[in-house]
Amino acid sequence: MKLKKITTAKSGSSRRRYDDACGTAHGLDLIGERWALLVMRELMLGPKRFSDLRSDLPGISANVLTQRLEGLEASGLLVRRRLPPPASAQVYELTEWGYEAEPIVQTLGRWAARSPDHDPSMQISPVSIMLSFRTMFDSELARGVEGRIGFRLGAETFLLELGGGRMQVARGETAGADVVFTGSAPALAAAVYGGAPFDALAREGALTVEGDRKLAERFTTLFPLPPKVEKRA
Amino acid sequence: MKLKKITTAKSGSSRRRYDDACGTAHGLDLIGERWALLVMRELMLGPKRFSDLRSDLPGISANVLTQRLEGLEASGLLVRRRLPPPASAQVYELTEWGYEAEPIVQTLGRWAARSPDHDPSMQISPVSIMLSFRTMFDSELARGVEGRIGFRLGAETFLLELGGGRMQVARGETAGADVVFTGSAPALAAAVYGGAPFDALAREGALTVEGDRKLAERFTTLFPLPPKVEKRA
DNA sequence: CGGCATCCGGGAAGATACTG
DNA sequence: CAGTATCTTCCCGGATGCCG
Repeated sequence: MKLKKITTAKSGSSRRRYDDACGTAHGLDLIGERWALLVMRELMLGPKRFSDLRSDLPGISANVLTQRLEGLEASGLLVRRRLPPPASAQVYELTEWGYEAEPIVQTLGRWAARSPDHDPSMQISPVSIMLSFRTMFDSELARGVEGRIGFRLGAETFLLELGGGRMQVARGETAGADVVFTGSAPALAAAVYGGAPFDALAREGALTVEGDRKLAERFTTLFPLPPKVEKRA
Repeated sequence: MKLKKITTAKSGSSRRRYDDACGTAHGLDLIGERWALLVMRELMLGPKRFSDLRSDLPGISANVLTQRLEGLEASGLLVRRRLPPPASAQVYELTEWGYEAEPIVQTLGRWAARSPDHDPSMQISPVSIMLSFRTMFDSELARGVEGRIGFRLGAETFLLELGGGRMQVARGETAGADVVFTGSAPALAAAVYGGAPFDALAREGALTVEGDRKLAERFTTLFPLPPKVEKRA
């Protein structure tokens, strides 16, 4: 009889931790493993299923995604829930505490935006770009701007509301929006952060703008990037 | 002649990265590796030498510390500098951009303080506890509190200044402080975050308080912890 | 097909020993 | 003191396969 290796033994006991009372170190114990924070990011705007997580996280393997979901669930950061019929699919949803991790995602993203090595021309997920609007929004620049902006990015739709120098972003239908962007998340990023003109993006078939064009133009100016760090030779 | 293994080949080429334009993902490429953020934390209050980093980071191996220092230097987050004689020792110092990562450390620490699994009775470094004061300081609670507080934690000394509802923390001599704490960082944590009475800590030889005792007592009340998340069964 | 479990190869982390 | 060399262990990433 073959002796089965007990690889799963001591699972929760002595996993690689920082033995440190510092809150930051404990935070890393919770969400410091590879992919963990990006899984949280993808769930920040609402629950998702396994396959959607996998396709929105370029390069994660099913193996690792399973482990991260288990770990985050064990830590109380997310729960797995079954959607009511007829959807009847299993989804992963952040707990209240899990949603409270958004400032971490934002602080890290804002800081990293100064990096000289940052390449914004890579793949970006719909949730990422919408979260980046929350992160980079400048309320001073948004004074007097009002309106509802819809986004159709692949299969996902979002609604963004501007008014009184404030902004709200959430999943939602685009019906009734003053302007609707339809296309890919990278193209939207190119328009907002890269200064790409709508016409060029439309010609490539990457992004279309329907509705209040003036509002759309103004919208792209509300998210200033911090100055880059100069690259040493 | 011994053939040297070219272990540094393809060093910068295809290290494990997230191929993602999201700023958060890029931030993880910069400081997401194991130990990286804790190395930054230890340097937040000023330069340190290799051995001090090693002894203040419980459990890091020299091997990994070397790699992290190399990586952080390559990313432009720290520089290695040689102290002028007679000290003439090599130290690692954060760049301006490196120091700007403090909000990340703080946001993560504040968030993790809600964890039901957090064990504050472990080892904590002098820099960690001083940084935690910056993180958890409540300016409302500090209205009307003025004074200079010194800390002698092992070989390191710090000076904290309170006044006008604000607080400053830095390395510095304790001479002229209104009250001076002398002892271990965990004991100081027990007093401020665990509510341990000074008498008990003094009896254990863990912490002594010299000077304005009233100010010392008041000081311990300025850093409220967020409510813990209830632990699921 | 979604949601895993299992096996495998490569590489990063951990521990220890050793060197200038 | 400031690392390097080496060895082991474990995690990550990819592939395959099971099972509802």
